[in-house]
Amino acid sequence: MNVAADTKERILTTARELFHGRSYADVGIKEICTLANVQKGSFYHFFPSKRDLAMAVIDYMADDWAHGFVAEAFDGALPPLERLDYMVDAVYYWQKAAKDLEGRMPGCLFGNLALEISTRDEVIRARINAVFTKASARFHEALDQAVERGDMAPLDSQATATAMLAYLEGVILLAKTRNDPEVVRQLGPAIKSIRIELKPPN
Amino acid sequence: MNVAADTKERILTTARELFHGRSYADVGIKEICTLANVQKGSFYHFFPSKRDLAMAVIDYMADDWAHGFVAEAFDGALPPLERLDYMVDAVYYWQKAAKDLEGRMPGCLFGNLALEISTRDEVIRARINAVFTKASARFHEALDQAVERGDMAPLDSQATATAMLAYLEGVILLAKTRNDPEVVRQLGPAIKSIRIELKPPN
DNA sequence: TTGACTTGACCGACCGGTCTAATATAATTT
DNA sequence: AAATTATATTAGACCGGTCGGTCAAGTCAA
Repeated sequence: MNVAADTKERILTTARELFHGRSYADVGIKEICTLANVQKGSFYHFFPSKRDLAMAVIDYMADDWAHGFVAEAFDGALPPLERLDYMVDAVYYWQKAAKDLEGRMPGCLFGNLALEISTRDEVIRARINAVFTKASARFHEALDQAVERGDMAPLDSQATATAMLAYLEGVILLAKTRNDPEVVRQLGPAIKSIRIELKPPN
Repeated sequence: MNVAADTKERILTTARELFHGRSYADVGIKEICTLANVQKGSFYHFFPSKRDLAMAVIDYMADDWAHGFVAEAFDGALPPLERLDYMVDAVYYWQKAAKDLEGRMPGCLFGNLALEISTRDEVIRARINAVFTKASARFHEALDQAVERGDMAPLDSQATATAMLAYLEGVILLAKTRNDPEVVRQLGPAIKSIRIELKPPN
């Protein structure tokens, strides 16, 4: 059981790294197995298919993410608007570290997979969408608190939260295309300037 | 010559559609050839490799794009800030039309390819980056004119232009993940709220 | 006759996935 | 506690299919 759990974990972490660093299609099961020191038979004992592995990796990463720097960034102790900066910083340092290590900016695993797979696999698309929805909720929370504290004028906090997430993903996309994490640093802070006003009551 | 040009064009348009609708890795040369009514030998007469095809598709699309709705959107006759709305609208209608036709939102070909391939192929990455740089220049232009006309307070127009492009890409990414073009309509207009201030002179 | 273009059979490599047999590990019976 | 059974895991050879790409022989216009 201990050994088994370890094998499964090794597959997951290896697959996550490879998918993130390259792409879903570009990484073969054989390669994952080799790097994880696992035989093919073992792999297919734990995962019915590559597709299922992808979903497991998404869940795994989402979990790590939610309990990792996203949890830190959106820590209630921080002033709401500072959480946005914290989030941007976290993205920057993460991408910078990855680039220093591997030479390339991997970008956001969810964004990557979304654009690569979501036209072909409805289930995976929905899965990634759920991750985004959850992330957006954190922004939403922070915005509501900021408004409540009088840090910013009232606005459509839900739409703005989604817009901020979109912006963050867009910045990461552009930074990856330039292979330059500094883009995140330069453009990221402007996330606070995004505003969608409340629909005027009829 | 006429026939040949036609064959090459058929390959390009077919490949562009397929790459855009699915992904680079997911579309095989055989499939492209079948749909384009071309034999494999002919294909390799025009394109040395799949990779070269991808680059040709990028150039082809960038050209179409630049002379198509981007040219319209950034027509100098339009007031600068309205060009942004025009651009957002164009994206919306395009994506909506594609979804109504195929059932899925294809997103932005350049964004898709960037996230899928740019970690693996430096040349293609640079190519897509160039397209983005060019697009960003259009935003830059519009912003400068807007400032000049007094439509908006002075700002770091270059950085803001890049940020706006990032936002647009991010919105498209999110909309694709939700498979819902309406996201573009809802979030798109907020592009005008993005601001990056000028660095204060030392 | 030349050279651009087409045809389609063909190639080795690799893909995701299967299968059978061996081997640990745990549960059950005696 | 030992023996037995059941089950979870590992091992890796193997499979059909598809991939990007090659090639030799042809067609056709200039």
